[in-house]
Amino acid sequence: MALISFIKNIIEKSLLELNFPVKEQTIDIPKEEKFGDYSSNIAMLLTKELKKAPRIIAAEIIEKLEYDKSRISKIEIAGPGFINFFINDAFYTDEIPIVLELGDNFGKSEKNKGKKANLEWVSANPTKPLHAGHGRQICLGKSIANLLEWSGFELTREYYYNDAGNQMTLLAKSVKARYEQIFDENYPFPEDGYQGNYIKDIAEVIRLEKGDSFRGTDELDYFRKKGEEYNFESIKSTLVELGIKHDIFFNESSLYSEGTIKNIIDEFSKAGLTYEKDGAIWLKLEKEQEHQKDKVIVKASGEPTYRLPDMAYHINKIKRGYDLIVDIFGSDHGETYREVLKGISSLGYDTSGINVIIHQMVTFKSGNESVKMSGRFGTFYALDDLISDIGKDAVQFFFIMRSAGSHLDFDIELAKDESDKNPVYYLQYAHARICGILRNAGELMEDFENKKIDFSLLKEKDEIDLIKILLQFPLEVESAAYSLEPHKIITYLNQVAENFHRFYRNCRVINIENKPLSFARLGLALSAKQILKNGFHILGISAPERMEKLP
RNA sequence: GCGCCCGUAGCUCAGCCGGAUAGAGCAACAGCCUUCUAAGCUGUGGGUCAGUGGUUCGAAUCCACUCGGGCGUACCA
Repeated sequence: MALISFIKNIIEKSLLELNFPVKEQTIDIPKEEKFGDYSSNIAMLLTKELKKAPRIIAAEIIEKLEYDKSRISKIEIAGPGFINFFINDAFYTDEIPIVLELGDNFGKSEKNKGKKANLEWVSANPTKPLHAGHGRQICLGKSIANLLEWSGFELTREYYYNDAGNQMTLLAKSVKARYEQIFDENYPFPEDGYQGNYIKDIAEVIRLEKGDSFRGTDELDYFRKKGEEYNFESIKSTLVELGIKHDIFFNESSLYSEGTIKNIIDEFSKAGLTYEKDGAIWLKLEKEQEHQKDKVIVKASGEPTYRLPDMAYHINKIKRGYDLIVDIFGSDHGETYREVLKGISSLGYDTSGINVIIHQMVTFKSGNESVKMSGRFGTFYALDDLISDIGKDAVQFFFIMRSAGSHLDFDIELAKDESDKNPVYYLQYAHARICGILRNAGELMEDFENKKIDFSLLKEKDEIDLIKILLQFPLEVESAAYSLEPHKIITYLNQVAENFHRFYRNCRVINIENKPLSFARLGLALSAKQILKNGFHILGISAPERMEKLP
């Protein structure tokens, strides 16, 4: 952590002394331990300018290095000219009390303290319950929200929804048709109507309330209202089930009622960016290439296209003064966000604070069978069903375990499998195992609380390896938050679990014969528990105290 | 046609703002339970990083082209 900047510093001092140019170097943690704890590539970067072999440059730099020998035990030149630093174990063991003291806050950063961020996601219109495919965006957003908070942002969780327009009218007509069909099964159903069985449920509710009083009437508003309520309640209860609570539900219709949409049309036309063609208003978009087309913002019917309120909404968010605005969309919306950003930047708004995450689609399979997601035939795989099939933790974990940019193959059978095959359990089991140790520590634990613990007793390779991994946690959080990629935390926690399991296997924690060592190891186990717990919290999965042994 | 994303072990995927012998989980094979949960640990096998060319001291990573897959390319949202 602080060591990286320390190493950078002493190298730069040495460069100045040698009259070498000071270049931006990378200090990283080598994959192989024989290359030390930290590594600099500075010598290779200077070869061209200095016209000398990198290993010779490295030797000259090392010659002039001034450093604290109690922290750095060895410096070596390796390979093509890497300068490798080896850190004393004592430096690492000294950090354990800090982990324990910070506890649930270890890993939180103040880097973005005082900055405001807005995350908008889910944003499904209340025309149908959430389906399994929505899960990816929902779970990604949940973890990203946590990452943003851990990196210091003051976060607003926002949901943008639209309860007006064609879709809602179609919903109303669909419900109305199902209602009529209760009395007359030959009543026609709208051609593109919503096919799902939930429509029949809504119709049945209305029949219970109102009997046949709407039969044969032109009433639609009531059907619309009931349909919206039902769907929105369904969506919200699924989100609650997954532990997600939005701070703001931003209603698209407010953009109309407050005149924002009208204003933005005026702004566009004042800026000379619009023209009329075929009765519609078109927006001139900046084109990098010849074939790109202008887009309609107001239809010949006088209604705006979806682009316009989207632009108005983003301008609204910019005006609210966020330092960072994050949107999460599926890849099927990949094109529209580009248009939206182009449109509002052509009005002079600064879009640099807007960060759009586009995630690829999900394919569900059960073993080798693919699972149909299509809503066209009335049966779709609801997110609620997925949750009850495999459990919350598995849902959350599976949806975020891969980077957003790659296709996700969601194997329901694997997610459901309560065995060592299931990657969720590998992590959770490490936590449960530590809890087991603590339960067994008994009276040792009481002494532990009052003792000053000598962590320098931790000398085994498995102990030191574990500490090194644990101490990387804050950096991992920072990096995952910066790139908005929660799967990085999973990759990291896998290393933690792996190192813990090895430590567990080779270093017995509870040993009445050697209390000082037991205390030190208990402290280490507690640190590991804390980091797993903090990591799980970011991911949005639970930290089980015990997991039943398989038969 | 054009745009965006993807192509890495038998499978699912990390790694991608260039770095040392390309990694993990699952699957396969061989070991490890008288001591804190074996949902664990140790070891073995498995690769033309889709292909071709380029840039570089150095390319899975950057650039160009080709091939293959997904998603877009609405006066639907």
